[in-house]
Amino acid sequence: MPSATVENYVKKILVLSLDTSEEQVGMGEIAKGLEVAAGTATSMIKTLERERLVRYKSRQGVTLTAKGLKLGMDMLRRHRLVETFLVESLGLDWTEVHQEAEELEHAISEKVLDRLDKFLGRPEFDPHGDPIPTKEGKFAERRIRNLLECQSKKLRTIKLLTDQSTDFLNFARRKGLVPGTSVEVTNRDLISDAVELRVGNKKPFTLGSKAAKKILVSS
Amino acid sequence: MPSATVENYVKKILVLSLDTSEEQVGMGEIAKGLEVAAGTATSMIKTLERERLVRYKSRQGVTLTAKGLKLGMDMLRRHRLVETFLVESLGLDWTEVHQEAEELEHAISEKVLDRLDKFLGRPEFDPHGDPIPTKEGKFAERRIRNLLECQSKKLRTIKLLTDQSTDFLNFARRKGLVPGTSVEVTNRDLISDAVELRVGNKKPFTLGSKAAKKILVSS
DNA sequence: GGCAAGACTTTGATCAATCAAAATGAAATC
DNA sequence: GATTTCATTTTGATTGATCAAAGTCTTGCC
Repeated sequence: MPSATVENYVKKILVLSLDTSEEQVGMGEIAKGLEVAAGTATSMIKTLERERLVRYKSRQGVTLTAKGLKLGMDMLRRHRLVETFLVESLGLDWTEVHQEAEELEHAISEKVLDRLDKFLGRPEFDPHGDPIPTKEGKFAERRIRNLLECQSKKLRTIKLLTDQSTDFLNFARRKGLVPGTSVEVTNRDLISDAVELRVGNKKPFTLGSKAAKKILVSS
Repeated sequence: MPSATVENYVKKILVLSLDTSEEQVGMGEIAKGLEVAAGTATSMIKTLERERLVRYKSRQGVTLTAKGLKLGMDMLRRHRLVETFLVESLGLDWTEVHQEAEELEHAISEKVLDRLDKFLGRPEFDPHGDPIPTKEGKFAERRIRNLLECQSKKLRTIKLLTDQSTDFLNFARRKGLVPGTSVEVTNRDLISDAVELRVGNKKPFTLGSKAAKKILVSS
């Protein structure tokens, strides 16, 4: 079985490649991401390579193998299910559960994870709105996406706001952006990073990309 | 913070001293209990001594300090609360949760543990009938005890059967020993290790000590 | 092309936890 | 009291994960 350290390296490589949309991940990013010395990362990556979890070209970068991807998705699943449990069942704040899940994800067995999944009603998204991989290591078909990702002009229903700060919630309420409401993206300008949308039949208004990303809608 | 290994040594010393009712625990028991080589235990105990968790007299034995006792009770609390959650909420069988809890108990933070405790309704006993220490490190006043421990002749109510095997449950049902029923211990013979009891106003019958121990009653 | 800067790798050391095997001590047996 | 036996301790080595610092590429700039 992989050690917690190995699991963390693989998970970090996966999220880095997901974030940057690059398969290959640089050694520096890994070291910085895991807060270890550069040399530590280099030597650890060599162990991962011996385990056939990654491919590694010296001074170029690291990519996950199929085996590594499987493990990485499994870790993501563990992490996000645990976060969901902590928020949904135990009532912790979604901003504080990351660190907790970081520890628990290594300690939870496949069996308990399955039961937890069932207990939570097989959720597809975690409290941050990120998709929870299935047991087979695939992301759920994105039925929910953030407003920035919506291109086609159709009506959508607001599902979740991923920023629960008082300021943001007040802003959203003022604009009528509360879960259950229908919205339509009337225009999208990727250069100015803005999204124009209409709530109900009120006058359309424009949202910055940062705010648009925090609003999850079902298509 | 103590490592998982340190936590395991301290917990093992506590349960051994609880089991044997001896404060002092031998090095051999510790090594065997944790399945490590004898020398490993000796050297680890020295580290525990440096941390002021135990007192240690060479070739005599090990006792917990106040600090060690506190940590040990905390581990027991973690372990038993996690077991309770796995059985009560996730529906695992009480025979299979020990190993799971063994891992999780090291990964769970104080905060999450408190929430879990609350979520479970602050239980005082785990699914095996063992008392769950309070946050202050004390066992709950034993309001529930097994039939073997009952000396005074008063009516008691069956609370829990700690053996869930089909055979035992069938036997118990046949005898009317189901939770909620009133029973009275009419005689107790520690030499033959047997307990005579009466259920309702039926004819008294005798139970072996092993079976008596599996039946928990409130006094 | 030459060279400086920054990214990456190598080297040598440390720390925690472990083992096997050798040394030591204490208790039980003769 | 001497001896054997068994528990315990000591010793020396190993493994995984880490660091600091020294060494080596690569890139881009003049």
